[in-house]
Amino acid sequence: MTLEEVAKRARVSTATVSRVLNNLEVVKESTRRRVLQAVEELNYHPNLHARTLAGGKSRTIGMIVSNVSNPFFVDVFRGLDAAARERQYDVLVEHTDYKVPQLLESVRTMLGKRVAGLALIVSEMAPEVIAEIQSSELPTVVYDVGAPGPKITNLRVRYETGMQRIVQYLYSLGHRRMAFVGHHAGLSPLQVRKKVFLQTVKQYGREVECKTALNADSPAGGVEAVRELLQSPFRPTAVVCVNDYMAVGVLRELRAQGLSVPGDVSVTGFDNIEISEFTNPALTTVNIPRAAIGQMALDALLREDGAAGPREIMLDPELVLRDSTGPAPR
Amino acid sequence: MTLEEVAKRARVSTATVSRVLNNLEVVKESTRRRVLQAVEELNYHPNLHARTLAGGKSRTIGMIVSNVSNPFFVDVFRGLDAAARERQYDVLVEHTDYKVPQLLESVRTMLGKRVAGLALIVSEMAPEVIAEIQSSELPTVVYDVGAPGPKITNLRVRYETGMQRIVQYLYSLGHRRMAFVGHHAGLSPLQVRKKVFLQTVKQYGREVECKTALNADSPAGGVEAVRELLQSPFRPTAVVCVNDYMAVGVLRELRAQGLSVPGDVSVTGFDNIEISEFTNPALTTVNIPRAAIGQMALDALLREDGAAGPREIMLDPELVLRDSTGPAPR
DNA sequence: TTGAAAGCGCTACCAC
DNA sequence: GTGGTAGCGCTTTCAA
Repeated sequence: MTLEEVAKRARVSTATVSRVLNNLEVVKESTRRRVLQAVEELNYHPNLHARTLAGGKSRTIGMIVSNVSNPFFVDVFRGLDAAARERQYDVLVEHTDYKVPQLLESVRTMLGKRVAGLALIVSEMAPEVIAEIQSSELPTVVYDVGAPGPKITNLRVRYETGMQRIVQYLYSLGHRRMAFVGHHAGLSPLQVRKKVFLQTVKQYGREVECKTALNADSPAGGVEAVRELLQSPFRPTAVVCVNDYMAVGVLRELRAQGLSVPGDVSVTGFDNIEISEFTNPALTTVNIPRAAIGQMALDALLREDGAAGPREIMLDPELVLRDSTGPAPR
Repeated sequence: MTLEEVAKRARVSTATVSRVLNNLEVVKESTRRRVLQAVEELNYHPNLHARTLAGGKSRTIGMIVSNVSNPFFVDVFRGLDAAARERQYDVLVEHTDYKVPQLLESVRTMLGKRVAGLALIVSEMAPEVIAEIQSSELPTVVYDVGAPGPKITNLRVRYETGMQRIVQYLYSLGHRRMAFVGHHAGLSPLQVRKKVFLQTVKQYGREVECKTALNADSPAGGVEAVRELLQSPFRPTAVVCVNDYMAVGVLRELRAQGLSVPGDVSVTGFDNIEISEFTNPALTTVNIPRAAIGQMALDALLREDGAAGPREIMLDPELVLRDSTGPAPR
């Protein structure tokens, strides 16, 4: 089914059919009607590839995330998607499972699809990837990992601030033995998170002891991390998790080990994903405005090139106090 | 950056570049090398739209889901995606938020993108949509809602069986007052679920009372449903939820209302999504093989047309006993 | 083993 | 208002 067949049936030229389909208001109402009828009768659907090719521009935004199973990424996607729809764009998602080769492949696919913009909401990064997007001249927004370039906007959350707030809060509750549960030792943004935790703790001097455990980015990973933690004689009174998704597993395993939260151990998350409010006990965490990030990413991608707005956007996360934290046991 | 520029730089024709890029093994090693070098140097990425247009076939599978925030759908997506990658296909996802107009639009987008196959994992459906996919001749697999057609495979879970198992189990624990928490009263597959519950309960005679409450497909919807339920004098000893995602909110709100689970009230879910294992208490549910569904969907889509395999695939769900159910209080 | 050229289905420019 | 037509970047015969 092609434009030409429609044109034939409506007894007009392909140019006219194209005009009708694109709402170029220079078509006589009667012919317009005839065209639309033909379209209807033939059950015609314009070939979007041909359209993109001929028009030279695509109306899709690419988005690459590390882990579709972590609700954090889904929320950002929804924000981006909603904003994109408003402007008649659609969003193409790929996921990498935190693997650089997959990331590189996804970026190439996006480039091949000639997306109008690319949002990289990932924790992994590599020089090749940066080189690829830089030389592509594609408007890009990078969350968290950071990358330099004229067409690249960096969107970041002041992770240190969030961590600072968490540790300070726990300290004020009397906690002096803390543990950090994270994931993916190999990825620098995630190592940074761990380091930030360690440094923050260090501010409080030698009196605070700590330990870290890393596992997969999932509730199951949280479970494993707790098991690892409790294998040593070290007994933390607070477990600080790199994100809420892992914290869900941490809560579960602490309970399974007979520890009560927050009675024996306090637990904190990060992100403020939907379920963090529904865990038992509800999770104390740090809010990251996920939908807003999606929204801002779109704005950055679609803004006129002339507009020399900020190429670096910083967000300050806020503490969300709930029931998984309490005074340190004595 | 185009094929032609690459061809020029490598001093060959575009045809040859194309051959190299598609691994058509008839190119001399030396020229092949020259071409690849040019590709590299120019940072060339083939235009996938042009490729699809010229080749006449696409290597992407479309998938439409109702609610990306419900992990059930994400799990099916992962299954499909993994299977697709193995065969060098990629997956394009759209979501509808349970709205028929959005579904129709998404289907049209997929048709416009000339996807090689379409997986509809949705709970909403309408005659127009069915007509659209039927007349498109596109290989399609439909989960749950069902649709007739020569190129359409129906994939369904025997919902009645699962519900039967749940109710019977609760009955055997002594429960005689049950409530059903569901969502989207307007969508027939979801009404069916509710009806199945009511009918199943009816099998146990007049001695079992019940009540239903519907709200959004989310934990928050579960919370609201419980509030609605408890506004009446009816006091269920068991709450049967249409899915795990809502059950998370149900667990939360029962607790908030001072009821203990399973002490005062037993709760069941459906789907066996990842977090159902990590709630407190862990959720008794019914397993739906989500990843396998994605896998089967792909197989159905890519199978040779000649292969007259089953056009209807039925899955029998199994009960997963955990800690959110217990004897009815007396 | 390679090149020339005819499309693939559409948009957009130029005429009429 | 409408039609003719030259591409968009690629694949794929057909010849050489």
